[in-house]
Amino acid sequence: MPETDGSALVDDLAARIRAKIMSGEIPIGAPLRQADLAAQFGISRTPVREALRQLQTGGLIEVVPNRGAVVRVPVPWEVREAYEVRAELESLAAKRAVDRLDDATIAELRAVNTAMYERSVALAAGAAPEHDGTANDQFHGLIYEASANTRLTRMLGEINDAFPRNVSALVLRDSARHREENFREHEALLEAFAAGDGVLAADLMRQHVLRAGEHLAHWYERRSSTVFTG
Amino acid sequence: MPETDGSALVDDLAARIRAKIMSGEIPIGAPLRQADLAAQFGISRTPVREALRQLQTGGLIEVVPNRGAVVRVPVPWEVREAYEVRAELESLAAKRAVDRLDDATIAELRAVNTAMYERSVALAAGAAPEHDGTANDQFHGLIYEASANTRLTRMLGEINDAFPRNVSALVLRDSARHREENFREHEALLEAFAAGDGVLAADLMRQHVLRAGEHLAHWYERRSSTVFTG
DNA sequence: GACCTTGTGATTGGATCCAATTATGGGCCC
DNA sequence: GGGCCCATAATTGGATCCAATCACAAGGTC
Repeated sequence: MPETDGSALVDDLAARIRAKIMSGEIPIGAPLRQADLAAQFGISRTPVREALRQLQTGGLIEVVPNRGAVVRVPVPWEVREAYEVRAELESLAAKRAVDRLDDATIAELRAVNTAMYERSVALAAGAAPEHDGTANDQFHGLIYEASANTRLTRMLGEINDAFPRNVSALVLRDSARHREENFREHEALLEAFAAGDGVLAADLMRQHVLRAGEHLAHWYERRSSTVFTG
Repeated sequence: MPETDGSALVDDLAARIRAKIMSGEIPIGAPLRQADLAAQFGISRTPVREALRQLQTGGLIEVVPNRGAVVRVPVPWEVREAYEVRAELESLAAKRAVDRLDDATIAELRAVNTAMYERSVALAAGAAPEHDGTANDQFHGLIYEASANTRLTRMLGEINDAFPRNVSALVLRDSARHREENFREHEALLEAFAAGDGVLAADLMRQHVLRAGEHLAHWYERRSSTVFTG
């Protein structure tokens, strides 16, 4: 998240590496060698170092002095902690958005939500997984934007970038039930938006995010148990 | 805020530069030349660049490509935005802390608060200003810690580091009234803690932070008007 | 045979070098 | 005399070089 501008190259680089991690192309726990990344992007190690440091401050990777960087392995309780915070922030975003959402944006939110749902149905039928999460992120992102608080938007972006939400795997895991639930919770939220009920929207959003966090934490729990002990 | 470890030198450097900015030694709007900083700390420009980038992602400084970095000039609405977020986060911290605070910590909080108050009285009598804010930060920091949520603690630290709260100036400005108010709000909060009333504590904290944010925003408003137009 | 020691390889961290970009000043033209 | 243009200085950005640190392995000693 290039807050200001900074060097375009380094920020782009950080974004690209982050994307590779988020998508799972660079898996959790994998080492990130500066020389490799530099060669891979056809540049010197200098900007790579700065990009890695940027990712490090975001908490996505871990840098051990003189030892190198690895993609951080999130522990389930960290996910729960983060989502407890995120729930509060998204709740605030929802409350603020209620007073600012126009009908067009609500319609857009509806469209995004149904599109996401329909795609999930197609996915259950065996369609290509193709980086999902974008639809969900888009839905929430529209609300961030509508909240009209740049700091809030920024901090939510930061928390969402905190650990890889290797979404395709998630999607496959709890396809039917979770998707249905997600869709319905979004719909309920939209109704609260349309009704202009800020208190309800804030509460629904809080619960929605907490539930999503629980799902993600479960996923990481499952993952760590299969990888490390099984 | 060295989340993990990273290079000790760069993180220390970032912390030291940040401290200089926070204390007002490097004033708002001042340019930060890499060569100067390097010479000043007796090192090369390389770590300085990384430290500056770290500060940039925190939003404390602004980096214009090929033009250099300047200490960011906060606009009052940014302060309000940030404090609206901070209020929500501190509220959550207070709520969580209620269930976790032991009597010893509550006593410590009380001690810190009264010490801060007494010092403010001495200050009004003409004592040395000496970097204040530490007491207030200590008070809130103890609550962060008691909330036992590392992510929450980290994000609060981040938001508190977002713009210079050149506290000595603030202290001088609204010495009597604001200090009294601050002390009493802390006391009320402590009572809620002692009573184990999480809802009340959360609400008191939210209002307390919002008020503090208003004070800070006012200060920046006043400052910008005197500096830029007067 | 196990443990400690030492040497070597790999990788990061810091310093220096060079290129690219931009502000600034002087000179020229209108 | 004012405005435009070009040259130069200053500063950042990227590349390369060298030192420092750490892991790992081989050899020696008890």
